[in-house]
Amino acid sequence: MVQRQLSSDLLRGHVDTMILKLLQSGDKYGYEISKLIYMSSNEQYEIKEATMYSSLKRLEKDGCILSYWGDATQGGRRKYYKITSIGEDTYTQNKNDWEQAKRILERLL
Amino acid sequence: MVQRQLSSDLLRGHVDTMILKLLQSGDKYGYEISKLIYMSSNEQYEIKEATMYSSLKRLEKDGCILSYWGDATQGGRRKYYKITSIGEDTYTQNKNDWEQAKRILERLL
DNA sequence: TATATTACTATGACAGTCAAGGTAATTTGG
DNA sequence: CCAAATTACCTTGACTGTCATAGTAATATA
Repeated sequence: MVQRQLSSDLLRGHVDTMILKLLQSGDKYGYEISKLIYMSSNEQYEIKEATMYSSLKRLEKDGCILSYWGDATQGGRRKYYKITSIGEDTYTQNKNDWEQAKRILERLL
Repeated sequence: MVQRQLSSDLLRGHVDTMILKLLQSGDKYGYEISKLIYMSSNEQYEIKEATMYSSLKRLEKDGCILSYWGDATQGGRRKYYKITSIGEDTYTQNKNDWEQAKRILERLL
């Protein structure tokens, strides 16, 4: 069965959490993150670049991640992101919120 | 255990579907809808009036519901909302979308 | 008669998402 | 070796759902 691409409004507010989750298994750069999300969702959700970068900006501003240019001697093209301890706490919190939201929606829909 | 009130951003986009679901069991007026949602969520989610009425406006504009004033001879204070067949189709569609979103989030979070 | 509650409405702000556009390095194919 | 495709990052402005705030008015209660 071929699934339609999902309206991303239903995933709204969860992008930050997805990224924090991915970064828990090691530092990653932007493009890599978007590819991983696409694959992990079974090709059903493709994060838009603008969405991803604004999420990364937000996470960095809030101290949840920090960034560094990789391989600077080569021209420094990839920017890597690393989760902080604040980011780990935020992830746990967000995950709990999602569990709660899920229970509520299972009642109400 | 006392749950925090949920950040309503996590339920964003689902308000219309909640209302359509409620209207499937009979016509209801606005205030009644908000109380039912509050109770059905185990007092964990309280829809804001402005949110509810803008959802009702949107649903009516899209042909998913229609409205009529009840008890006009009395002064007509309650406005009732009735689901249409378009609304029923929309509900089914939205519910499926939610199931799909849920599966994706269970993978990605 | 004053107050609380029920019920509906309008307006303006905010935040997350995305379309569209841009820059530039590296890899691939002819 | 050069053109085209791919990789990679970034910005801007618009859109939409939500909500704080404010308002109107009828009914019930004290």
